Amino acid sequence: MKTLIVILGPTAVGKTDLSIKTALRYGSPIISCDSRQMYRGMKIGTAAPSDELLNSVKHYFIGNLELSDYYSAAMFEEEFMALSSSLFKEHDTLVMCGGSMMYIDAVCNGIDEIPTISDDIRAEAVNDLECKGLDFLCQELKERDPALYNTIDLKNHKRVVHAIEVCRQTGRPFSELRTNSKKERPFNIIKIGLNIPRELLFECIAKRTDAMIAEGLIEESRGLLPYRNLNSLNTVGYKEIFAYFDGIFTLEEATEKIKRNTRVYAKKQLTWFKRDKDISWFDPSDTDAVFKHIDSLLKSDAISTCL
RNA sequence: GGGCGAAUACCAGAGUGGCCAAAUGGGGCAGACUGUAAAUCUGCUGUCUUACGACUUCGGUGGUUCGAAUCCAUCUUCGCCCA
Repeated sequence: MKTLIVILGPTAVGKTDLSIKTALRYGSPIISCDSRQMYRGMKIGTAAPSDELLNSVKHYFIGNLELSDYYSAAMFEEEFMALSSSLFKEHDTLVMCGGSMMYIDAVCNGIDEIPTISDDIRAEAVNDLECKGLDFLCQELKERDPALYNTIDLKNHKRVVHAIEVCRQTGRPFSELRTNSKKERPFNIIKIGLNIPRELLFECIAKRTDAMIAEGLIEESRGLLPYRNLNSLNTVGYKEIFAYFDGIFTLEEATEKIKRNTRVYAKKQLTWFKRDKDISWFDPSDTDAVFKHIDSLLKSDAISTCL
C-alpha cells in the first residue's frame, strides 16, 4: 500500500529541514501544505523553502497561486488527490509538509461537498453584514437552519456569513450538507508531529522574524503593498509591516507584533493538533527517531500486505 | 535644606468614602474551528480544585469612619521645582 508521510507542527519548529531529509531518504517529492507559501511573491514573510532547497527536492504547491486567486481547503483536497494519485505511480511514499491545519485535515479526513459560493451571493451576504448587521444574519440563519443556529458561534461573523451564503445558494440548511464522515483514502497516512518546548519555539520565532527583516521583508512587503486588501496578504508578517508603512507602528513595534502574532498562531496550531490522536510527536532534531518510526510502520504494512 | 507631585493587579493606566477584586488597553493562559483558516471568533487572568460563596489586596505603619484604593498622620521610594 502507498503511504503518505505528513510532517506537521507549529510554525518555525523546523518542518522544512526535516521534510527535505525525509524526502531524500524515501525518494519522495514534497507536497507543501501551507496556505500562504502557495502564493507567489511572499517568500520571505512565509519562510518558504530557499531556492537551494527547492532545487534539491521537487516541491509542489509553492508559489503556484496569484495573490488574487481564490483558494480553499476543499480545492487543496481536490488538487492534492489528483496530484498524489499520479505521483504514487512512481513513488511508494510521498511527503506532505506544512502547518495549515485545515488543509491537512482536508487531505487526511476529507471535507464535505459544499458548492462554491457565487460572487453575487457572496457580495450580497457581505453587504448585508455591513448594512443590516450580524444580528440580522443570525435571525435569518435561525429560520433557515435552526440546527446550525444552535451550535454555530454566533459572534463569529465569518462563520455566520458563510452559513447564510450556503443556505441562500443551495436553498437548503447548511447543516444538511455536513456529513461528519471521514473519507477513506487509497493510501496509508503517517502523521509526524514536530514540537519543542514552548520557550525554545518562541525563541525560534523571534530569531526567524529578525532574520526575515534582515533578509528584506520590508522590501518584499513594499512591493506587495498594492495588494494589501487581498486575503492572501491578510497574513502575519505582512499586515504588521503594512501598519508600519502607515505610520501606525514603528519598525520595532511592527517586529514585536509579528513575533507576538506568530506565537499566537503557533499556539493555535498546537491547540488544533492536540485533538488529533493519530499524530506521533518528535523533536525535529531527532531525525533518527522519526526515521525509525516511519520505517517500522512501513515495514509492518509491508508484512500485513504480504499476508 | 525647603516646596510640590506621584506610588493601584504581570505591565501601562482609570478609580479619589459604600455600586471595587478594582474600568480600559497591552501582555499571558486556555479553547472553538467543515470553504479565502497565517483567517475568524470565544473564555479566563489576586488566592481558594467549583462558586449566586469565602478569604487577602491598591508603597509601609497607625488613625478617622458603621464602612477607606479613596480622608488624616507619619515613614519609605521615585519625579519635578527652589536653594
